[in-house]
Amino acid sequence: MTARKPVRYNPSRPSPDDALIGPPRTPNTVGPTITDVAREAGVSAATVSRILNGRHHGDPAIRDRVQATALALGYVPHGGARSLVTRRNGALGVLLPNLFGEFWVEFLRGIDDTSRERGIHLLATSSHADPVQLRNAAAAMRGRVDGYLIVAPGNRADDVITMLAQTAPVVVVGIDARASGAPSLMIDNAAGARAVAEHAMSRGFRHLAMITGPETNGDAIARRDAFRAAIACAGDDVTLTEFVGDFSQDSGWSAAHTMLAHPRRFEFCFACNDSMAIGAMSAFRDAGIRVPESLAIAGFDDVPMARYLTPALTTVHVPIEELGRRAMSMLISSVVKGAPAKPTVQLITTTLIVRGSTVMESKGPS
Amino acid sequence: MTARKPVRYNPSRPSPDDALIGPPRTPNTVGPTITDVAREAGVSAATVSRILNGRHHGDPAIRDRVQATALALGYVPHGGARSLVTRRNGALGVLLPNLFGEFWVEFLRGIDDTSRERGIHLLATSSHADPVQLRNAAAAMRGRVDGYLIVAPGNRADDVITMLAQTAPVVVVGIDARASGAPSLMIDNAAGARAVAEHAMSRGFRHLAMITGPETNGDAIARRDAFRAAIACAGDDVTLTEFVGDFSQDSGWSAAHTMLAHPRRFEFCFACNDSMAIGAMSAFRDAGIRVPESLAIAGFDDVPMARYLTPALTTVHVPIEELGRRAMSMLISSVVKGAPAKPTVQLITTTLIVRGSTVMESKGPS
DNA sequence: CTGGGGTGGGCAAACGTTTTCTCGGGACCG
DNA sequence: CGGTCCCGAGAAAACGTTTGCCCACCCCAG
Repeated sequence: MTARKPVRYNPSRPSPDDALIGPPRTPNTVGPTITDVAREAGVSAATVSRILNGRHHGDPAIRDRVQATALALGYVPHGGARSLVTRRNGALGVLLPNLFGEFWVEFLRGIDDTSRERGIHLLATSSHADPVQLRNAAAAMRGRVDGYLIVAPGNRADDVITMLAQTAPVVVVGIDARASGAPSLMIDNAAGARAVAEHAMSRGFRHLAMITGPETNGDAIARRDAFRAAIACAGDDVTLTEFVGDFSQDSGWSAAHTMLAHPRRFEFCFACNDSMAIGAMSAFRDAGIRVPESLAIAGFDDVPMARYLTPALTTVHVPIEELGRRAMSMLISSVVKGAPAKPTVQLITTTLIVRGSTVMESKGPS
Repeated sequence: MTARKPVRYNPSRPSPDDALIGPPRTPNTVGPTITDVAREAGVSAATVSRILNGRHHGDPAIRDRVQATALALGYVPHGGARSLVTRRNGALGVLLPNLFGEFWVEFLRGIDDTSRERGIHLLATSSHADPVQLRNAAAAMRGRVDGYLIVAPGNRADDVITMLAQTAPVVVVGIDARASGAPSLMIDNAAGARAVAEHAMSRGFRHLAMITGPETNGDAIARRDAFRAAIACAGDDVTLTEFVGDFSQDSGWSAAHTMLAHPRRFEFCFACNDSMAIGAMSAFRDAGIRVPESLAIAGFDDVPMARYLTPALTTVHVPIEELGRRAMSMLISSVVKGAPAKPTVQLITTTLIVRGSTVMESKGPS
């Protein structure tokens, strides 16, 4: 008896031994085939195929009979066989980074809605922080998807994207992938970060802190750099001190504690995403620091939760769901056209939403 | 020219015209085939197949040569062709309800991690509130997945589940599907709700409010009923007033406003999930009501955010990620065994986590 | 009435893979 | 030295679907 090899993580192999589980060779568990329908309806399989795909132009009586038979038998075409001959899968691969926080639900909703409207399946997987994992995940999807939506890849993933983009349509969210030949959607992080900086200045804050995001995340870097640059233009009496985070609530909490131990008394804190802002606010609360009176704080993303915090969070609104929606639309039209889209960069505009965490206010959810 | 039929939503059809998009008949865009590898390595396709699947027991030199060739060519087996002959897809279907709130990120992480560990793909889709949508989504996945994970189906989805469970392994999360022949994982909502009730009593609260969840959600119903029952046992001097919500933050906010307009002065509010609790807390804050001094509030789920709220939210801890993990494990082992698992019900235990929204406290994230 | 054109539908090939069967060769034992 | 057995690898069938090609039939016109 030759037992199956245990599935192991081995990036050097072209990953052929993935994913096939279950008892070998269980005959026909899959349901009726097109041949069954054809026999039952007294026509050929070709006719059934043409009718069910709307390519039939003949006798309406036959059409109705075949459709009725298919319905009665509960026939559903076998996707694998179909994609084998048509060379199209009707599915798209979605490669996400680590799943943490409300941001991703919003984003997933956008892409799921769009793909569902178009009758397209989604093969999704997450946790592809490093290029090797990304390559493996993409390889595993090969032959099952018609295109890839790559979200927030690390900044060393260029060659993987290049390789992928040569074989299938690819849309990248979060970094500029023009060099890899793939169109990109990017949040206008710079504008958002600048808006936060200007807001802070206009309120007269002089000693600013920033909680940065993970080094591997393009959005995090862009926000940090733009904020730095904006502050640098401000004048010598304005200081900026940076604390490292990783986009998680916990890291925001820790960064806030480090911040409190710092000799300088900060007046304003910019967290590079909302999750960290939430963690930091919690730490400030525990330390007895009043927000915004003693320390104002702003985030980035405007997750739904932001307006419900106490105080409500000033943040940069990102149309997260629309971002997903547009990325998916772009990918779909690229697949439909059969050619990769022009490797352009679309910028998703952001808007500063001022709430109670930077100014005193009293009213409900805006 | 016979244009393709536009994709339309038509539940009465066996949904054959789904999901195939793109230019018809683009020849070999998919990459090298097993035949290419075989020719290049000077062996037969059968040998390549055996080697790459670890079923080869012959000459190691051949094995190395074939593996090297496959790697060099970047060969990845065509999933469709493979599943056609093996009758296994290496993919599982995940059917989710509407995607809102942090709960689902946690859950998705659990199932994604588990499936990725096993090298299994995930076909996911959401928004199958009503049985028809559920049936359609499941039908579209047929022939592409080896089993289904159905999460929080509406309470009228029994026959759909029954049908599905006859053709493939199914695991249901959120309702008792024993009658449909599928094993279920359920949160111990009753114990959690009782714990909240007891906590409220022990703090001496007499006038209680509850914000209920959607009628179509099994968890929501179970929490409501258990809370009702626990309060009913309490004695005549304890009152319970119910306000309707739908698990969204907005609905919690609205329910809280209705609550404030109620003549009775409530001392304790139980929101049937954390999202609504967050919305309600925000409304209370806006109304100038101090939590917990004037009104205590508790939620359910213990999403990561809960501990970071101001005040931190007393809630019933649900091991969400583990729930996803266990559901996926159960489904996988059912698929591996090739037989549906025993239609049992596994109860996921819950724990009350007392934080600042019901008692005065001062320390950081617990 | 007959021939031709148009059309409806069947036949068969092809997609890429796994797996059974079969064949050939080498080694070991008698 | 010869026969038998075992092992390794190739040939080929099969999976379920789509689609190009061709045949046959029907209808209409000459």
